[in-house]
Amino acid sequence: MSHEPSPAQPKYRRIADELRAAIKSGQYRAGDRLPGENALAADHEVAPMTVRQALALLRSEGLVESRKGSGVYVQPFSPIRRHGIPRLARDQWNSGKTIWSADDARSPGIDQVSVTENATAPEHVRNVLGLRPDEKVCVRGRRYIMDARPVMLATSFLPQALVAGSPITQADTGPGGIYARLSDLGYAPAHFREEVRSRTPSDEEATRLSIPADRPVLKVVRTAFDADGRAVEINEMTLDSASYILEYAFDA
Amino acid sequence: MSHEPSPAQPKYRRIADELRAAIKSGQYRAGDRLPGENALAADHEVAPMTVRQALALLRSEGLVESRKGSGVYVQPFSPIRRHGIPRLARDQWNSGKTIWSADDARSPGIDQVSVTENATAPEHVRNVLGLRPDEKVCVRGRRYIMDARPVMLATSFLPQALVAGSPITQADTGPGGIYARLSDLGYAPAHFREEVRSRTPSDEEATRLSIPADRPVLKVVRTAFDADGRAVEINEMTLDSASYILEYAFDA
DNA sequence: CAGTGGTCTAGACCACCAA
DNA sequence: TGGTGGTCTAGACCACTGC
Repeated sequence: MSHEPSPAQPKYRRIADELRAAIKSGQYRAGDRLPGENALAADHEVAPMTVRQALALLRSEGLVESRKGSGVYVQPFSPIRRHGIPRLARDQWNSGKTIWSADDARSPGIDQVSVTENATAPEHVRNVLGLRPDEKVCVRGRRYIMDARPVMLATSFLPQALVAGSPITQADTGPGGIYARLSDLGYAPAHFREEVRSRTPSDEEATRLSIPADRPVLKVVRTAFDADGRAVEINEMTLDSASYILEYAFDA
Repeated sequence: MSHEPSPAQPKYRRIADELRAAIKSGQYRAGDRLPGENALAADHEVAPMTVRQALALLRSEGLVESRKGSGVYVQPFSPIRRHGIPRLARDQWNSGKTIWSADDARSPGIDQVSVTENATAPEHVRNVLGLRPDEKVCVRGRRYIMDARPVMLATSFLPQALVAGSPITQADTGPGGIYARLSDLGYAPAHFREEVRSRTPSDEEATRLSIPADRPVLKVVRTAFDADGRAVEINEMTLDSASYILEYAFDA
């Protein structure tokens, strides 16, 4: 407020900038509670709605989290590094010198496991798996938890004919997971494709990930192919964008 | 309004849902103008602010775009498919059966090219490139345009000592671009690492990409290593999330 | 010039949380 | 029970667009 350099800047942006700077400078730390909306409105001499616009901006950035009836709290940012290509993950080129610091040692917990056999596949899944409209799929859903916070949703689709009667239709697929069981069945994944995009979450995704509707998520769809080039699994993942960094490494 | 099935749903969400459904059903097509705020407020019998909340939601989803003084328009969604691993891009596993349809034939135009020699590198860039604090970098910035819309910003950092006097310091680097010139200099990129995250844009990014402040962007940082494992280039890219799908393919 | 979206005011009621 | 954030009202002025 010292010299009013930019009269074109809206008030809610100024307030957001000020709070953002205060958070980044360490004045508010992860878990701290920000001043209430009324306090901020009084301090900045604006209407409550204007403060709310500023807080909505910070919320969509993933910097803060609102708890109804309690307050607005600074969100921790310690992203998980997810390696798209595990084989190359820890080689000579990957010696800690990365752009964003991120933890990749911790392994997340799993939650909300569901298995549905003989389900009807969405059309785009059917197309990629190369199934006829009447061919069914086995759907496996689960949620990943890190530090008591949900960070990823995942749904796998597998051709029902491929996996019927195998441990893949059980809640616990055993050591090595789905890919190990596909190998047992003679459909060992040999090639992967991952498609990545970013968008705002659906209502269901926002609820299950406990994030606001305007916080972006990363959508990662992994397709596994066996040695014959047959698509054997599609895994649709929804990642909290504030919790993940994806890493891919490859040769020229 | 026929049977009021969900009294828990806020009005602005209902309005957003209704408009979203109308767009997806084809009632409004790409480029069409939605009814004005006043008209929507009158139709739904709510205050103008409530309609604005709904429109803000659709805007952050990338579904619509506001033009001040003109109206709210439906945004086209025809994403560009960006292959992280060009060598594997068109092989047997990649025969059109992908989750999201996306164009990858068109090549974007380039805009706002800038070259700065002997620049001071940000600390995180210096760390990855393995430079001392006094070692300078060459910074190359540019903007990519597709269908008359900016879709990506890119900034490359190269060690100044490596590229001084080479065509890399020119606006036009010649056929094959930066990587071909690095090869000429004896630092042919042999290995790449890409780190991907999603976040809301900075003010500058939002301005240069002509997107609202709450529309997410994909941040891709590519590091190129030569055969000796030396980091020779860092390319920080900012992608409009409504315009891009990233694809990575790799073997098990 | 009329209409549009962007910003802002000054209140209100509610559900929820913590004390 | 008092304070919090979530939602909502009914206006206002402004800058900008398109006619």
